[in-house]
Amino acid sequence: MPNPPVKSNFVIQDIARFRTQLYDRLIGPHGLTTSQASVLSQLFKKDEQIQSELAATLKIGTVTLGGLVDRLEAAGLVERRPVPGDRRAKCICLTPAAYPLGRIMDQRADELRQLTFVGMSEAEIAQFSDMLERVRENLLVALSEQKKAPD
Amino acid sequence: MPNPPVKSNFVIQDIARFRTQLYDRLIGPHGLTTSQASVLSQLFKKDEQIQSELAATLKIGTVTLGGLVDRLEAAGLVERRPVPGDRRAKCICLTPAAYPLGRIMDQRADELRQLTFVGMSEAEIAQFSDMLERVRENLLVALSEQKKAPD
DNA sequence: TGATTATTATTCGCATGCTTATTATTGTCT
DNA sequence: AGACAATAATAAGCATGCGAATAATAATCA
Repeated sequence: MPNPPVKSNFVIQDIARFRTQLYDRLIGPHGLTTSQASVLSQLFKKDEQIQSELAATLKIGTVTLGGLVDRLEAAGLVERRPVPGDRRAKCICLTPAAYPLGRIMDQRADELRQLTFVGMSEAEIAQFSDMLERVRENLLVALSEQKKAPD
Repeated sequence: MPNPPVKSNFVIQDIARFRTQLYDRLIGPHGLTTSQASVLSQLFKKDEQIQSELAATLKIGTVTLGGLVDRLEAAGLVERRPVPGDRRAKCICLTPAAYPLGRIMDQRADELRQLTFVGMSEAEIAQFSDMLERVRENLLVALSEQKKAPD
């Protein structure tokens, strides 16, 4: 049996969906969704980013990010400011109302982490996380190469 | 440093998105999407399932599956048949037009697997897959417990 | 300078996923 | 039998994601 019969090619998709459902329920009471939290989380790392730059960092399309910013803006958590040198661009900035959410998101993320890794040692988790990072890089490479030569 | 600072809580979501994009491009020319392929894949394992049963197996909502079946039916790959004993239920069956797609989906899935695991040994991949299964189970448990007691 | 190209954001249309509500049927309990 | 609860599928509404097409602005090149 050279290749263990692939049990399911969709395990990762399942996991992502389950984690989104769980995290949505954890932060929903605070008026956020998982995707919105990922945007805020990135802004906490580096505030005041050009919208297209932020989309590139998060690896999502500019259209998708536009919608997320719309909702975050409507919720008063984020602001679209003009950029001095470039009238096309918009700078996305956190508002003071967003500040308290940083800690909450981190706490909830930690709870989700607990649920995710039940029964696994810290060593296993570290190894798993490492492989996740490598897989992520592999896929980014594959996507960028596919863009160059659509085959 | 008790907990290695969580680099990103969204790696898995990223990976799932990237894999969906890649697989969509691999099977798109054959008129399928990743989610539609997951339905067909399950039907190849066990044909003729009640719609709600199929949704439960795939761990998606009955509404979502309904939409997927709509499109697969419109593409002529699947049929909704009445169930003898129960006039509410519908049985989902593959049509002959779907048969050739089984091999294609498997081949493309294998290509995606190659891209995903570049630079990793078979032993590492096996270990990684094993941990993915465990994580999936953990999250299923968490979801079912949350339903019982919404906290 | 003036025309062409590139970048930034948005609008439109589609596919997936969720929850909640409806309808039709089935099952259960008195 | 008749009332009530459970189940199967669908409808409606929302959030994310994508790609293609537009409009405004910026950058480049002849």
